[in-house]
Amino acid sequence: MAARRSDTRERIQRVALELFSENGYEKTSLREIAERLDVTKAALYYHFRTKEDIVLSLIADLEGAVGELVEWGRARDGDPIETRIELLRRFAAITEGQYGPVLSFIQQNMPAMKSLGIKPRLGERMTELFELVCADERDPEAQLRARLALAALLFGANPAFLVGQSTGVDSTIALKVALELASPRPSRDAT
Amino acid sequence: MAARRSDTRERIQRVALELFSENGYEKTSLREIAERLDVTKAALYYHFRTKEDIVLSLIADLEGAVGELVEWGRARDGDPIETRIELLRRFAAITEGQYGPVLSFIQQNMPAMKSLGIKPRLGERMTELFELVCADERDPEAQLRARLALAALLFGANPAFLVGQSTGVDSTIALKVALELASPRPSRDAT
DNA sequence: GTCTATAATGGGATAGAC
DNA sequence: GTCTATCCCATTATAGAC
Repeated sequence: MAARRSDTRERIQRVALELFSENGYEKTSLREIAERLDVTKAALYYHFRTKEDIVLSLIADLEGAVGELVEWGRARDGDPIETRIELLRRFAAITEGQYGPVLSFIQQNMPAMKSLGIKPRLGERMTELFELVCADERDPEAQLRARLALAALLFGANPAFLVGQSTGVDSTIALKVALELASPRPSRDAT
Repeated sequence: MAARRSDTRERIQRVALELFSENGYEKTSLREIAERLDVTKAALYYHFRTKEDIVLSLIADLEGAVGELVEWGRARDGDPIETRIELLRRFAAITEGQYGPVLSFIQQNMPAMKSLGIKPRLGERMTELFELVCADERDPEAQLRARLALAALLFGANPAFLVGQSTGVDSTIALKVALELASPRPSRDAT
């Protein structure tokens, strides 16, 4: 069983995400994280080489989840519209699950993410997902719709998405609107 | 004519917004701003009391523009649907104009905005605008659509809105999709 | 209106004891 | 695995000369 490895590392991750989300990445100091955990800064450095490593460890898991979704979508060989719907469903599950807070955090701390160099990793995966949802759409209008569909799902994870306050968006509704956005509109050029 | 007051203040604002957008608010130091302007830090302090004052001065104008739009929408007494369309048109003009970069900056530096306390100002105005676009919609689904319509317009101002790269969103298309989102769908319950 | 010089603070990170 | 103590550095901001 190799004994159950100290859970301190996971506690650090949990508390760090809390503080990063509350006050932002840059405004959160290692001292604050250590204080909330009732340990010292030096203890953090035993588990993580740098402050950046903490946030990167948080994002790594999300990268994996999105990467798997992209691979699933690529391997799948069925009705393209059914595939698109299922992609959105599964992405909705990601935003609603444990990775929702991570997505919100990333979204609201883009400059920090940029200097951490996560674009070439998670950014490309998101672009791949976006292209999968677009399928072979060439119409730029349809592409914007696809991107908005993903944005709709993020609203579910992060109600304070824009500058305004939360309005308690139900994630079921977010998925419904997302599916409509990504579907060919039935009202025009009727067959 | 009172002579043309030194334009240094405006140059500071312009360069500050550039750097804030490139590297984020927290990562941008007054030293960097001063260096790019080829003046010293102390010179900045002659024109602005604090670093926060610089960004607040940037946002103040935007607040005014959104505030005027909200007042216009409230005073207007015509066809509600026409009003909604015109609200979106005018907000599109704001995102495409000089305030576009400011909106992008705000959006990507939310934690900093939070600690600057701009929520009770610009945040409330955005909420008011959102409610105006919603009109008297009670349906939460229609409310999400209204919010997404505003998000669609922000895509026009900031193509790197999500984690992915720019895809060169045409602002005309953004407005079109926004209008569709905020309009009652014609394909259901056809009259 | 812009400068030099410096104060005051807090950050990330390391060394080495236990 | 966690601690104390410390280093080094960058930052915001101010004082006062020119």
